[in-house]
Amino acid sequence: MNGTDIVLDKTDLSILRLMQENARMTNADLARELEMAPSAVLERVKKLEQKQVIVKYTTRISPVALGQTLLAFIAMKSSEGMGSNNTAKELAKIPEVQEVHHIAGEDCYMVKVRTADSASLMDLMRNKFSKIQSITSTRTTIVLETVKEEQQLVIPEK
Amino acid sequence: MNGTDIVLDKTDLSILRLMQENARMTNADLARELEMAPSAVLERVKKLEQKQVIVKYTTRISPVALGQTLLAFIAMKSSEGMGSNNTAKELAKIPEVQEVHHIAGEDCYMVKVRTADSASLMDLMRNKFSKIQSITSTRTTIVLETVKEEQQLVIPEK
DNA sequence: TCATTTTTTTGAATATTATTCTATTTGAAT
DNA sequence: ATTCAAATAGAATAATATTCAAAAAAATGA
Repeated sequence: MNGTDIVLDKTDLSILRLMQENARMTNADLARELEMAPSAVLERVKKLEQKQVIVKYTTRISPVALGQTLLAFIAMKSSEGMGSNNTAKELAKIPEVQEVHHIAGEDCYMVKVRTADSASLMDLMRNKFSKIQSITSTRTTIVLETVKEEQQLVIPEK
Repeated sequence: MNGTDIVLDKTDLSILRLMQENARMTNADLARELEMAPSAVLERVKKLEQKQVIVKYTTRISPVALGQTLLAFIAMKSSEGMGSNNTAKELAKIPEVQEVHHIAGEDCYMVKVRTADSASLMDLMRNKFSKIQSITSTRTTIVLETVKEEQQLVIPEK
């Protein structure tokens, strides 16, 4: 057992469940829901933030409303050694790149990219990806329709 | 031009940019940042919610803190006709399934799944995916390390 | 251009919430 | 049982959210 592991009790999990569903829920509402004093709830939320259990409060915006209709997965191979992940770090710097995963199997990385349209994706590949020398090949899969897209975790009861 | 398209001005985009970064930013802080009256900002936020530009306020929770250390992408083929997406809908019902995309190319769906460990993934495949008759094949790619994972959109200045 | 209508913003008032702090309680370890 | 640390409650105050009427700004159409 190392010092970094985190103990979450039933109350913490309830807080996380509620906050995951609605990050703008007021502390007062949280307290009512949990039948606790607002001060006690606030204390717990702050600790969850400090412990980095809560990573971020974010607003999900409709990509369509912003005209970002192209989503693609790109499987990449890289020439870098197994230890390093500089390629990944470079990819991560690109704002249109939403995800970078090092994957098992033939390819090295799975990259998720969102742009306005196919032209913008082409731009991105020509002007950004091509600058990363270690990338040796890419295989792009275009998303035709997204049926579900979230990162809600399954939070246990206890 | 149809009635569903949405016009967002510079102020709306600023609101979205700030809220995307921190969903729990107070309306008062927003107002200060934008140099507007709080009531005017509130009005805009409510409209963005109504127009579904703002989809949801969510809290990103560390998967590791909850012991959810396995992430996988599963490329699936389905026997259903091109028109239907029942397979996708069934997949979307499973809470561990975070994403379901209909993709171009040889495979039919790209599915992103998060579970506690490989045993839980096995469980999921045996007890849930196997129930969906239309799935004819799956190709699972395990994520070894996630370097970046977010769905922050690139919001234009204007 | 001007008048009209609609939308947006402001400012003020009130309701609600956030936050702080101290006292109390709880729970765990001895 | 006693001690200690952590968590909670409760009360007080600071800050924020929310509502609404009036004013301003923007859009519309003659």
